[in-house]
Amino acid sequence: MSVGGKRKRGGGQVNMHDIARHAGVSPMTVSRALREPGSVSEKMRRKVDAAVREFGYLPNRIAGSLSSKRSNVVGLVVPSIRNSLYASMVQAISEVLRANGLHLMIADSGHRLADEEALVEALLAQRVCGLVLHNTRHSKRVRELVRSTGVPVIETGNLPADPLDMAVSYSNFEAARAMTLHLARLGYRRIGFVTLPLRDNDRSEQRRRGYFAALKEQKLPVDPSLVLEAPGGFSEGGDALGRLIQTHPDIDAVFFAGDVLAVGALFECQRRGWAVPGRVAIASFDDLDLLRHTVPAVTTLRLPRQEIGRRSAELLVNRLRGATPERLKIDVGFEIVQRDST
Amino acid sequence: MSVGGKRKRGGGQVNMHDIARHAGVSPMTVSRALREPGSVSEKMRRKVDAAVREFGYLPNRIAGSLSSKRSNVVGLVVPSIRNSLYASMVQAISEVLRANGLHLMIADSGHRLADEEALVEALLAQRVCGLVLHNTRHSKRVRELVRSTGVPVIETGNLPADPLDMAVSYSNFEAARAMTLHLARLGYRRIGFVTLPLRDNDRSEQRRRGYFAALKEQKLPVDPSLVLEAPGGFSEGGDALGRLIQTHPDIDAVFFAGDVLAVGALFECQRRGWAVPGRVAIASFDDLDLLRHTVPAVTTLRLPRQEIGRRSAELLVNRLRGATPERLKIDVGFEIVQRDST
DNA sequence: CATTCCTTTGGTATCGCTACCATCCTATAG
DNA sequence: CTATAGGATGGTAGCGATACCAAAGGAATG
Repeated sequence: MSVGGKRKRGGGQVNMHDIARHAGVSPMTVSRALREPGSVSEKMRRKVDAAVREFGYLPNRIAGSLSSKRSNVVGLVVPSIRNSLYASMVQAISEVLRANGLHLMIADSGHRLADEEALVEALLAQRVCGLVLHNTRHSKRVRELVRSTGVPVIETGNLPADPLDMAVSYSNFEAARAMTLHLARLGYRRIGFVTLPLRDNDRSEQRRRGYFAALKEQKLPVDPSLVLEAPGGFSEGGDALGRLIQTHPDIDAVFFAGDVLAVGALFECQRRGWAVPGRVAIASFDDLDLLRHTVPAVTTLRLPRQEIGRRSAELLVNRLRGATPERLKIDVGFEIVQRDST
Repeated sequence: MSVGGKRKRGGGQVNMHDIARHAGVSPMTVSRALREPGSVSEKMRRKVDAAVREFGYLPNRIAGSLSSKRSNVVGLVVPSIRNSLYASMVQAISEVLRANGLHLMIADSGHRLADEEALVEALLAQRVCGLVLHNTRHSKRVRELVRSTGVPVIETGNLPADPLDMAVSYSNFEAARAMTLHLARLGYRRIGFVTLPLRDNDRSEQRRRGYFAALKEQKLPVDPSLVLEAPGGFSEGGDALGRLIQTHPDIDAVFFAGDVLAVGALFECQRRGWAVPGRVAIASFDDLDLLRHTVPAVTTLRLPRQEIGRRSAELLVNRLRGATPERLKIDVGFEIVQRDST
């Protein structure tokens, strides 16, 4: 009974025109019925819905985006997808976006600035409607691109002095400083510090600066040989602790700039039979869930990763909804969680 | 000196036409120069490159995709972004895709089948060129959509009896069975089992079936009260172990279907002073890096998460390159890692 | 009953790019 | 020197939707 004799089936091939024809309405009505059902009469809506269901029609958002010059995809660049730190932030972002009909395109820069640039470029070529960068140090080209495209951007992971656009984070400097002061106040005098790799990573650098600043404030001797750089990993944490204790037998606390390092160190103590905090106290950065459950539980900094994700996404959504652009720098703060390891 | 008097600047506004005008060539030549530089003369390429650089031009891939009916985005649905298990798979996928000029759109189903459906629909509306689903049980609508759109799909997380298209995984049934047999061979006779939630989760179910199958093979008594269901978490693992030991003081090993549960149980033992494996042996599913470093290190199943990601992405890429569609089911296998906890 | 106004519907012109085919030019062969 | 092939370029017509404006329909008003 169909007109052309050739009846298209199977969502992949049908377009809005076909639906319009079969519903006996214009394509514009179909478009409206799908996007703002309220702007169309009940009768029309029913006809459209019926045709849509009959064909299993899926609107082509690519065409929609091109035509409306609005996309519904947000781009995210993290230093490492694998790192569980980012996972809870990503999850929070994803949730908020989804509740607002947006999608998430995710990319991994491997902690390399040059890769960040390539990825930002690729994401902008996909015409993402917003960008979240877990990094506050960018190449010149990235800054230019962001400026010239005018895409809303959230920087996170650190509080930049001069944000590209909006920033949501805690201060790595203040957090590391606070923990070091905390250790000093607990009476520790020889406090070691194990940093994550410093290359292309403003966050690591800020943490180290915070550590030094606190020592100075407390008039504790600043000894560079108490600072070790280690890639993040359980073994590396254990190794670092081992080396520190060997070279500085009088060390009484070690502050690890990464949670996995700290846990690795704790396990090393368990293996060697060193009492924590009796022989050496251990403090960590970042509140991995694990830290609450180890024996002893590890003193750490709680950073509201989830809140960072949520608020970042919310800011983005507001801006897309028309909020007037304004440079924002939101400090979500942090919290010292004193547990049994110090 | 410019012609129209109005000189466009700033990557966001310039299009291929503008570049063509300023380079003194046709838009087609620009398009070709950018996509297949080899198909264009050196002279043209140079003119185009110069104009592209002058304007900081970024091609609009949305328009490109619409026009060519090819997209360069792959969709991924995982049950929970936060769960670190998926992280290494996602990372591997992301790497392979990127090396092939593809991007990754990621979504979180929260372990809910209905949400998976909505997400698959949304991703297909974005016209992703491929789909990875970390789940092998799907709603009817999902199966229809996949069939009718003809998009290549990888299922993973389990080996489905009848894959939608391609599947890359290990067998949860065989893995759980193997570990249970392993425990039995080590001489354990009262083996408890702690499963993750079974609802909407074929993987959990298969694991439990594998456990029961092994017990039967070994002619060990099958006692349903030795099986507990627990949401994944450190505390939950500890609780489950506590309950099992209380109700079955003669229990000599517990097999946890989730790694976090197992670690939680191990910590609980440390707190209570129960020797592992002296009082009770602990075995885990899934080789979280952590398990190798705890004291004692935990016996577990190594599942090649990264390989799964890599091969999934590779299959997808091959298919997009024109490999003839064929139903595939790739079993990547697993490995029992015997450590000190059993 | 005619006029006005508001709501609902439809037509047309893009959005920025690529497919496809026509054209042109140069190189090689006859 | 002409014929022909083959590679490089350009023109045109979409891809599948939306924006914008025009037209039509219906209710409210004098």
